[in-house]
Amino acid sequence: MELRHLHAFVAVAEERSFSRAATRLRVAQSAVSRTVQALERELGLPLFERSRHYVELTKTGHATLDSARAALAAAEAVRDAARQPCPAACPQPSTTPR
Amino acid sequence: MELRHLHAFVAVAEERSFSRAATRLRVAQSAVSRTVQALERELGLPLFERSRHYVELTKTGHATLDSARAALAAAEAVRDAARQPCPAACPQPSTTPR
DNA sequence: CAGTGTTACGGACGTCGTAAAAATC
DNA sequence: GATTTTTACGACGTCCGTAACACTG
Repeated sequence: MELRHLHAFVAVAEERSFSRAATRLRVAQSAVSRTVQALERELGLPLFERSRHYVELTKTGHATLDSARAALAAAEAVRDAARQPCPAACPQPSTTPR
Repeated sequence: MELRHLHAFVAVAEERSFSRAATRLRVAQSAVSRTVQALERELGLPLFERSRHYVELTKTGHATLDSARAALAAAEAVRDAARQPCPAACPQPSTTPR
């Protein structure tokens, strides 16, 4: 599983459309389709109910959506945590040149 | 940022060694080195203080480690969430027109 | 000199975008 | 008939492992 998969999944779920999700993600529709397929294949369960003109979350998809958002948020938190040094006192190893 | 980066980062932090982390992750040492480098480059901050024989977390590394673990756990949670349908009541999208 | 991390190189795998096809409304 | 998703294909990029290198203790 990769963050890219989750991004695609959430985008499709929110847009209820592969093409709109692709626009939002700035990639081709086919890329979104393949990425979601890969995630479904990895989970072994379908996440979307596809008809030609409608996309809908399956039961599994609903159950997964919140966790996916949480995981993406957690990844963002990593970025933020790196930017902000420890609030109080953190042992700073003096910059030793290699 | 990718989950692979975080896995490598956490492994090195816990093992305090690139080579041991590589063994745990079942990849070559060079792969771990490059992966951590990529993460540091993306964050724009060093995560480890490297001497030839010792690896130590920088201040930034310390601040980041917990978030990284949390993100990995969140990714695992996605997998679990997919397996378990909604605990109570979940709207089953049999035919919910948009 | 033994052990560790980094860099170079070559190959393999994956992903992308374009384009064509299938199917629904 | 228009729109949307999926699949095929070719090209590009990325990542890996091996191996050589640099350096520390």
